[in-house]
Amino acid sequence: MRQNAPTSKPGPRGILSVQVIVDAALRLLDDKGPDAMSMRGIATELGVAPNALYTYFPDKAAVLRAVVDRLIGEHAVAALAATERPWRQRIHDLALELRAGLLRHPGAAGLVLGAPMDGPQALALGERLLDVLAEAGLDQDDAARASYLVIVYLLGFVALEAAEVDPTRPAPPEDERVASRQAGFDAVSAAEYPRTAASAGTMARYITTEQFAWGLDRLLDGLQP
Amino acid sequence: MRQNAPTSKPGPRGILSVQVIVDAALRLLDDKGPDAMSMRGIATELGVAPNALYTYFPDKAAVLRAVVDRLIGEHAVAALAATERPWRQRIHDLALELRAGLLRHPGAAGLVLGAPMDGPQALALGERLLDVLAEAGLDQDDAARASYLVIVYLLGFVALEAAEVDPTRPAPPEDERVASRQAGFDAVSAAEYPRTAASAGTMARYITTEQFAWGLDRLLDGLQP
DNA sequence: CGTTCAGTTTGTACGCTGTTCAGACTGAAC
DNA sequence: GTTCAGTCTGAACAGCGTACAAACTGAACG
Repeated sequence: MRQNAPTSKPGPRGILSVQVIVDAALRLLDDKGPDAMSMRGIATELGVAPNALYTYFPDKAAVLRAVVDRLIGEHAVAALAATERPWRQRIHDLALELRAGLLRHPGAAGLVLGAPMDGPQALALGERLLDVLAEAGLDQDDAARASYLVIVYLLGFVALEAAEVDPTRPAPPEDERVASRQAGFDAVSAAEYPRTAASAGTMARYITTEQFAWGLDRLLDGLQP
Repeated sequence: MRQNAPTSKPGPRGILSVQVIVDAALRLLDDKGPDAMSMRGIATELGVAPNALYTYFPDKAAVLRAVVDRLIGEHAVAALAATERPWRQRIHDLALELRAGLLRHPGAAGLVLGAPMDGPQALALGERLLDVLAEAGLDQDDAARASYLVIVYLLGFVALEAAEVDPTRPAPPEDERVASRQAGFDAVSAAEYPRTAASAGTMARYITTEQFAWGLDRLLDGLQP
């Protein structure tokens, strides 16, 4: 019986930990983009040999999962506050907050959809959604299904949005991104894709908060009992 | 004026082309997973030096975009047929078909959300969706927004679904994947996440065709004028 | 026919990646 | 004071994306 003190650190130094590794990874992700978030990059960021990380994570994928879960938690708690608002408003707030938070780490959005949502923070977020949907009057089964619907929409939207952003830099403002999309749509052939060309103005704005909210509202309309 | 014949091949051999490169990439993706879809892998698959590919694509990202677009086209055309069914049925069919098609290439789903949907096949799919939604009675603006809503849901759902599948193998049947999820949910603490634990049975089935169709229906309910 | 020359493919090389293995160190516990 | 689990390092492997210069090919032109 050795580890009766569960937090004991028999090793030489407690320099590393799951915490500081995820911290460093997140720092690199924000500063230099997802490509910089390599094992070697994280290690040098921490002044440590690359192998040292393998004491705390079995492989890189595990690190990424941890980063994703941290990210979800970080921005989901921000929306846990106001409990007096009606359920629909609260889902609205949660979704908008989470989208904004994830977009603040442009390189991360792709990661979120690349790993199953099974970390502790993801579970907490799901639990919270179930709370709100139960309050909305949905029965247990429908609430569960609806929560997944909301998550899928949220993550899908953010991922598609982030796919057009250069992950190494702080994400340009919305109107700038819309303008760049507009330019892209101006190039589509009106002969081949008439409806697309006619709706180019709307499509350029797919990546806006307004479109996100519109879709979310249609979705909540569909859930309304 | 040299290239009056636009398809002339002045070079030594027409061994390569955009076509055969995408073909080879897709073959590797299906057979050995997305990690095998490397420049060097594709090159050796074609019996060619790795650099040769850079004559046809500026970098690897461009190859991936081409693969994604090919995939979208491949499985979208399959659903373009039946025009006599009501609009809602047709969107249903299109979405279900596309999901099934994309899941047939387990490694690809992550890629689809990683690149903006701006290839020619993606545009064609969008145009098609606009057709159906216009027929449904939505005005031009709403149709455009609705089409994006459907795309976001479809791709988000498939991506989350594919994130749990080993991409190097042909994707196990649905009930097997559900069972594996069920096992995962059995481990969550009922004390910490009571609602999640209570709904574990439903959540294990998040990745089923049934849940996909349920969400799609809620979404179409919200679009109904 | 011979030459030209754009377009295609190759050899070689650089710097980077994730990961493994054997070993060196550290410090709490006996 | 020794033991020994746990932590970290050095060195190395195989593979990656991609740039550069050179070699080859074959249609077009004189």
